[in-house]
Amino acid sequence: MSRSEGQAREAASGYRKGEAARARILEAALAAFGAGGFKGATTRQIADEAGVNLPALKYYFGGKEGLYLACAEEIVERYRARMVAPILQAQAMLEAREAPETARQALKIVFRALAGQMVETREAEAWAGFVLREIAEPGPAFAILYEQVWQPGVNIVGYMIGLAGGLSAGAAQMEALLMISSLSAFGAARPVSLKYLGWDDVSGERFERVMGNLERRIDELGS
Amino acid sequence: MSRSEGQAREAASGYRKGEAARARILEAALAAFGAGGFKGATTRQIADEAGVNLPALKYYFGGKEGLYLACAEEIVERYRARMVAPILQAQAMLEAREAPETARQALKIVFRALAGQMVETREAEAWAGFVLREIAEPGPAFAILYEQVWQPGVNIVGYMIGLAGGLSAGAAQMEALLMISSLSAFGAARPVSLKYLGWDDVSGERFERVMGNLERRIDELGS
DNA sequence: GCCAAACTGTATCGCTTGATAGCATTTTAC
DNA sequence: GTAAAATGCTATCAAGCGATACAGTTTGGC
Repeated sequence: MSRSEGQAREAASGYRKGEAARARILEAALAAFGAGGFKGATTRQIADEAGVNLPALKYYFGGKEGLYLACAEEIVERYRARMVAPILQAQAMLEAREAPETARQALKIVFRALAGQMVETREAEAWAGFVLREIAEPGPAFAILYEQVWQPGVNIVGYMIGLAGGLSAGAAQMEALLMISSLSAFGAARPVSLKYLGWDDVSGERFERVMGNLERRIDELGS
Repeated sequence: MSRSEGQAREAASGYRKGEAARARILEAALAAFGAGGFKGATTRQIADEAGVNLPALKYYFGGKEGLYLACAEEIVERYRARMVAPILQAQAMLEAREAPETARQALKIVFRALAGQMVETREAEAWAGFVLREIAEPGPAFAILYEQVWQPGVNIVGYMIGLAGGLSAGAAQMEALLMISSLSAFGAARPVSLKYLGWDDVSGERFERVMGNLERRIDELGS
């Protein structure tokens, strides 16, 4: 082991060259794991797609499993980057006024961000595939995704649904699970939904149609 | 090729011995493919689980891919067996009286059956895994599942939602997609939801809590 | 310039996979 | 009973897999 272990290489001040390669590998791995799952993706295919050779994967991530875990962490980071601002905004609104109407407005903000993450972006396809496979058959990345993405997401949505009124705490939790899962229509089940609707993507006006249905359901929470 | 091609062996009048082996293989394959996807499942593991030897898979199904397609057809058949009666009942109700209230009652019947299929049974875990993997990344079985399960299911639910009132045809379709997808909370995403709720299954009283939320949303369709 | 560390490339190992060849055994028809 | 078809098993192949030994090349600090 004359060279570094290659694993925890973050704060290296110099030698910036490899960061690009590392990023390309991660991008290719996200797409490959998302499409085929852990066993379905091959290291050769990922290396090829990233334009590097096979030992580079070991060099940068220690191996296939390390690369897989790095993908999970990358997903968490991208989720955070997109959700932090809307969630802070929603929390600020609720601190100012805890009325049901405020809760519904806050819910719409959070759900718009959530739906954007799961539905709108093209990278979302890989994202959804990765998360869903890991969730359906818990593996090494399950804990990361559950604790960093799913649990806090359901928590905050359930809390807001409770504030919106009309439901007990338990029913609000259940409602949060069901509402968030309904987004999988355009997440994991996107190919089916697109084919059914005759769409080829979920861009601007179409995204608004999805959001329109979600917002109507949020409004109905007050009844 | 001194023996038969082994593929289309359906109407053979005699030689009933192998049917049991065939069924065991199919059962093991459903579980294996559902858990790990096409590449994740190995033929050895399936043969082992079914208590047969490796060449038996080729003998009965022609190979791994043939076995995979046979699984898709088996799923369609089980889906049909469970859904035919409730759908006929719902249609009969709607032929008698096309009132919004009737449509909501019919929807509850259909959704109870749908939820039972996706949520309640233990085999549903493999079922959900298989369908969802195939849907997320369309493969050879996509057409079968789409045309025989997804499309007719969304169609009938969307039709009933339209009758329930308050929504345009397009919005009703969208609502059908979102409502059916919300069941994935206890289908594909079951491990997450169970962990979040602290449940270990979705049996009687818990199943009713899920249905309670779904039925409340169906009732709200009338507003 | 020069050395060490960071990066890249070639070649190959050991293993598992799906498939199948070839033979033994069981079942059915007559 | 007996022949033929159906079914089951052992052994093995070729291909693809993840991993890595090892050497070469680039980069940055001094």
